[in-house]
Amino acid sequence: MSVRLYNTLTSHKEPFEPADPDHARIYVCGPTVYDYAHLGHARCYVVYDVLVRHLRANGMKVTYVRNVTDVDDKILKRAAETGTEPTALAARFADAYSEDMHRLGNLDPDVEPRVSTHLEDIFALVQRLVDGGHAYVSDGDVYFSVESFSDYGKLSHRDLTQMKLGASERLDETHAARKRHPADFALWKKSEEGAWGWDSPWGRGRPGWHIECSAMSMKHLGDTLDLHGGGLDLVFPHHENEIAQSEAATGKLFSRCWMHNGFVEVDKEKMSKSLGNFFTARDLFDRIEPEAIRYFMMTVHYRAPLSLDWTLDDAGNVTGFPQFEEAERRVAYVYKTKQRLEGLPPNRVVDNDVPAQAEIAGFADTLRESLDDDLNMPVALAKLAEFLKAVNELCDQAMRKKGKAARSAVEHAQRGFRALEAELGVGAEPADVILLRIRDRGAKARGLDGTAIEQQIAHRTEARNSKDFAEADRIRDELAAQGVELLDGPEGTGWTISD
RNA sequence: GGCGCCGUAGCCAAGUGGUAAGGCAGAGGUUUGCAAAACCUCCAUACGUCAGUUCGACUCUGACCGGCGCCUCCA
Repeated sequence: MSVRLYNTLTSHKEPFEPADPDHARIYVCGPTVYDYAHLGHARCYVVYDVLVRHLRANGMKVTYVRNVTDVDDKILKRAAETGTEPTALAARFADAYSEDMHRLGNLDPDVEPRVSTHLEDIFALVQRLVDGGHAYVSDGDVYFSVESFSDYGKLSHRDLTQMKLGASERLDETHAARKRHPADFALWKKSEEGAWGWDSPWGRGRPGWHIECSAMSMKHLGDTLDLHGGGLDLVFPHHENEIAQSEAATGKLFSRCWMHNGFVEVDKEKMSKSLGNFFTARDLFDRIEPEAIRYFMMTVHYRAPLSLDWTLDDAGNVTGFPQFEEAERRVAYVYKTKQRLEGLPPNRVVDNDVPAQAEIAGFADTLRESLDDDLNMPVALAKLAEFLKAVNELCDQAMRKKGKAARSAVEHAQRGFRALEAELGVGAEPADVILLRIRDRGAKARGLDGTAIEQQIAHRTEARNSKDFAEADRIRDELAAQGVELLDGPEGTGWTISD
């Protein structure tokens, strides 16, 4: 296997080569849990989930660590605003986050470390930096000295002297006064007596924003990671600072490869909690099959921006998300195709020497090749479209009068679906379950009653049996007017919701 | 001021120094009692603009236009 990934550190696409060729040690920055995961988080964690799946599907052992930041000033702030206890607030959102990840089809990381259980590791790392002259204590805070680390800026490709400090208009003056250099960042922040905090060698306080990821990643994966990932917004300062503090402490390279995913955008602006222009993943789960959200995240290259559209009614209420609805139809197509393949009658499948179509026989390989090339998921989905079309053609042929399908082609197709699940995490659920769920969610959204629809269908079946096609069509039209599409098949009439 | 990204058909979106994947929408067809689903066919002389390099550029270089991100809240 030769996976090539764009490495932010070198600004080039290059072979992904773990120190141990058979074992990748990967750390991904997880969320700070003070609110529900929004679509930006969803995208990020789907991307790294596909990375991990792809590596594993091709024989590499992966230790995947994704943290949960459950100690942070934003949690403190949100807790104060809502009159909650910070630890309880963080625990609640951590649970919600975990649930959302599962619904998106993301695998659990091998380790999901939390700040609250790694304070000792943080103390040790901060102490090491203080001892090494890379950090200093100032009025109860501890700061990392950026001037003590000559490589500062190597990830984000910026020069301390060229940066416009305060360009984001977010400088905190009380802390600025305690710093030797304006770019120095807090490793430890003093907390007032009685406030949320921990007793440390430097007094009561809580960790700064960046130190937890260095402490937790090195604890679980060693001093040098093979890959560190996260959103593009973490390049500076978060990951830059992680490099500084980690490499200053160990003297070793912190991560061999840095991978960053692009933003989800709304009206050409980044979706973010601070702008308030976000949709949470769970807002969407009520309207759209979660796997469709996963699918949609793969329609654009992971480093490119992904812009989100929705439709509004006259009152300004969100009426739909066309992109997700399209993705849901594609997901349904995946499952319908899989269902047809699984449902081929055994007597239609024969041993012969008819070669399987290239789109079927080669799908697993072509899927792997697409992802090998910097995780090119849009190309993977294009190949999937060709695969599914060919599988449907195979099924069409098999179901024609006296039609047959070659056993080898059927087996290749089955292998293709297994590869799809292993590499992209798509098509893993039982087809009938997910298809019914999509249908019933759609019916519910239109206020339709499934039992009433089934009764109408029964009436229509009677009419059809007595060749009363006028009545049958009247019922079809009546239901169609409500958005119910009838599907006459050899085993009776099913229904679905049309758009 | 610094660093970086983007501009491909009605829409979404890959991609390559040698002549544009895939999806949606649209048109026609096979099939169907009628439909739907599925499948087939068609659908960018064209890749923001203008120069340059080249036998040849959408792909490289430069300028310009338009849009966006980061420069201590962020996935």
